[in-house]
Amino acid sequence: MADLNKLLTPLFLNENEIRKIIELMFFSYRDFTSGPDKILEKIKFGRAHHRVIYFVGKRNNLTIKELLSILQITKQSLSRVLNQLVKEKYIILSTGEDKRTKKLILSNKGRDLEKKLSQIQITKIYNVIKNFDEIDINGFKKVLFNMIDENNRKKFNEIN
Amino acid sequence: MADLNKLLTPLFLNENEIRKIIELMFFSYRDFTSGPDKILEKIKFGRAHHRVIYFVGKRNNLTIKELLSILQITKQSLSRVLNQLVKEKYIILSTGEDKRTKKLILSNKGRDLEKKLSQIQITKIYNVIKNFDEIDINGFKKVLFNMIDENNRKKFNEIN
DNA sequence: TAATTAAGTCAATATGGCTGACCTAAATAA
DNA sequence: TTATTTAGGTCAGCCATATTGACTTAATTA
Repeated sequence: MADLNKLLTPLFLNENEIRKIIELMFFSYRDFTSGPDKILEKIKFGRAHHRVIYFVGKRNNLTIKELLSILQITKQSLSRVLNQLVKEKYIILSTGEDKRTKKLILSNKGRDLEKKLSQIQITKIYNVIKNFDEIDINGFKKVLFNMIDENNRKKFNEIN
Repeated sequence: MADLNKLLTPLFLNENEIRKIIELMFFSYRDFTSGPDKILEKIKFGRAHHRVIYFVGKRNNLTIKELLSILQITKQSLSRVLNQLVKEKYIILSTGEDKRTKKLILSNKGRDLEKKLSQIQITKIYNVIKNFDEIDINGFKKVLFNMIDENNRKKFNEIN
């Protein structure tokens, strides 16, 4: 029975191999975020500020509601971070056609910071994937995409 | 010149494609950790407890120093989490041959919790990768591994 | 007109990091 | 053998990021 299982189960589905993936996720995510973190620290911001700036930069005229839906945090959590970004003029608010809503855009200052932060991650990714075949990169993207919960995959597709 | 660049630069190295990877990292890591987080909450533990239990479970007789080197946090940060785990008997301490050191092992209780938490992530990964070819999974692992800082790649190899 | 929605705010709480200062005991180097 | 280094621990204070719950205002929609 054990032998039969060995024949039927590919090596990469073994628990030990899967545990390696758990660790790869932990180490890679930590190192992936460490670069921007250092810059944010200097201006007394945190990773949460980066996320807000990133998605506002990506989707101009994002509303608060849409941002909350992407970040999946409470509005109280977003509030502190967003108020700081608005106060320090990284983000500009305007009223939407629906006057209950607010639209968020990056100022030039915000755009500069966004580029500075994201460039670190872009460069890191670039330097990794430039050495790989398209087939490896596609495998990477496909697997990572499927690690996302199904309802959030839709969100990823919506913003892209 | 622009046309020449287009010819020379593969599509997957475009900034927009790389930004998708940034987002895939964010969404996948968040959803990857959300499962264990829910269980941990019930017993008033956090993600930091999971990490400690995970690596102690992986490497029996780990010392504090080695654990700190894997987690890359300060001993003051580790202290609070580890003391809770020892007090609640998830982890058992013993003295090493070098009597300055301490060795950490999981108790049965700790082993049970470790399995319960990791099983969620193992199952999630299993359900994703079982649908892919080995070539995709290898691409995934290779790219993720290279996202880790070089000195930490050594650590990953040491524990595996 | 009533109900819902988008946004904002106040307060309290938890988790997980950090720095700095200081201590003990054991091992190792001068 | 004494001096230094190493492993581990602890106290105190600080900060960032998240949570829940309760409540408000203004605008839209049923």
